[in-house]
Amino acid sequence: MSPYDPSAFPPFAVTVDLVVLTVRRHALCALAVRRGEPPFQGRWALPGGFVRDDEDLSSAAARELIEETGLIAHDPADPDQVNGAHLEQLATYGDPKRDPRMRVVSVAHLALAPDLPAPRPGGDAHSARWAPVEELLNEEGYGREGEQPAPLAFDHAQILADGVERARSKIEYSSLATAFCPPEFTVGELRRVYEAVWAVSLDPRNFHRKVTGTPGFLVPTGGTTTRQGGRPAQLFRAGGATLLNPPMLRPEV
Amino acid sequence: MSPYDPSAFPPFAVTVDLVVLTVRRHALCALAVRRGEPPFQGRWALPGGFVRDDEDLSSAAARELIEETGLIAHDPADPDQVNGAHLEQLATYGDPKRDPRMRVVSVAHLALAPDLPAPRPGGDAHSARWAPVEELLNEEGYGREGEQPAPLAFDHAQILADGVERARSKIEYSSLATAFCPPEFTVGELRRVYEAVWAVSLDPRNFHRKVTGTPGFLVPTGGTTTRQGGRPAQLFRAGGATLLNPPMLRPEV
DNA sequence: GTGTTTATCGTCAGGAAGACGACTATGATC
DNA sequence: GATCATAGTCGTCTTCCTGACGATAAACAC
Repeated sequence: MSPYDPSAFPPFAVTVDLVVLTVRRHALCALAVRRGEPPFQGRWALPGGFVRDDEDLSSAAARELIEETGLIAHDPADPDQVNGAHLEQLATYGDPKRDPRMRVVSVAHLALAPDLPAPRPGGDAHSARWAPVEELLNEEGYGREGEQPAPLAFDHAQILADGVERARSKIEYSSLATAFCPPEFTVGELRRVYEAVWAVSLDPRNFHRKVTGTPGFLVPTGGTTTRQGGRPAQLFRAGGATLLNPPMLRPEV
Repeated sequence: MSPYDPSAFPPFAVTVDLVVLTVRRHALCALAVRRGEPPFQGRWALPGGFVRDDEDLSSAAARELIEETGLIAHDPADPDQVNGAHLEQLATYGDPKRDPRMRVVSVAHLALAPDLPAPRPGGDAHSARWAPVEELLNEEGYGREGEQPAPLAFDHAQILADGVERARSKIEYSSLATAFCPPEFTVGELRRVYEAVWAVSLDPRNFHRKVTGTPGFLVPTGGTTTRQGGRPAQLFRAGGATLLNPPMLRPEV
């Protein structure tokens, strides 16, 4: 087979899909949009869209993220950062039958954002919302009685599950959990991020010792806050360290 | 923009590229093929090819792996396993200018294999070889004098670097290092895999204690061998555990 | 003030890892 | 056959990290 002969390879459409995660009300939530047209009309799906002709994959993902969430600017200095949110490639999904109409390869991206204001629907979505991932994934025991929400369109449940698992494991050995926090945050707020993402509860004292003892993880800003109630807590900013060594340990069970 | 209108999205070619790693003579080596036609004619590149019309991405990668290395069969029971080799998706590369002729998105895959016989060139490659990754990547200080080999074609140096980094980090917390070993191997052979991939030297006594003490990592077969010389060593097979907890620790510096 | 909430410091026991000594069982060499 | 080199295996000791948990501190609500 002669490569690059235009007649020698099949044409593909390439899209980016986004797993946008945030922590709201002590739960890990993902951004979902309602599909306005077939297939899967009326069903929830991950936001996404076609990659443009002259556009890099990460640029397409950043553009979609901005369009869907209302994030305003993209800092060219840090390609993994879109206006405070972390953005990274997740994986690529290319089953020949994943879209019933044509061959579509989707390069999924994972975005981690602080608690954002209400989503701004864009593109072909009739509406958008933050939904707890356990609800979207129908994790065991969620929802009373037999009320099972419709599964996500296409293979988006799989993509979401992969994105959630990536986030859950990556906050173990990197400082990525700070991407869920506002620019300044307390140790307790960071702990609640870990608790929401892992769906566990952590000992506040050991957590405090661990994160403040890991060099480069947190830098104190000098300020304090009582926005969580109780005794005033020191405010921190994310430090320069990206890899935590030794890592945070996810409790068993 | 109306989605899925065939005139509304730009056409892409989709390829798979392979980072095939093995350990030969105490060095981490990658499979490289020489390009038979422009662009980059005569330069070394990663093996790869177009994804076919009805083919999944992982199937395309497995097919290319078989074609390039002469591995014979694909076990459908374990999609991450191609005839003893481990295969997983690595990342997707889609810079609009990464191929000078047209828009090509490449889904790179990472394969880890035991020391294989001489590679079997296939497809459009004039020849193929196992090359130490430090040589292909021109890592610091490799090669005497100023003799710098030509860099890999396209963005393959980046892809290879990403694949090597993935392998280096993944053997820390998974049992993947056994994918570099034959079906039965000794603790010393496994240690030499770690030493080659990380380019470090490890204490044989602590390594022995660690791997034999991690439940599910190794299962003794009962046999022994002296193929490495010295006192006979127990033979092991890879156990069922895939995640190591606690992980192997890569020494600092 | 009393109670509640959250933050922060300290102590202690158990486990894992690095450093390294000691012993064992082969093949190679004299 | 004795000696040596090579690799494998078992133990010990110290240090560090973690989990469990007691105790104190500083705010707010009543």
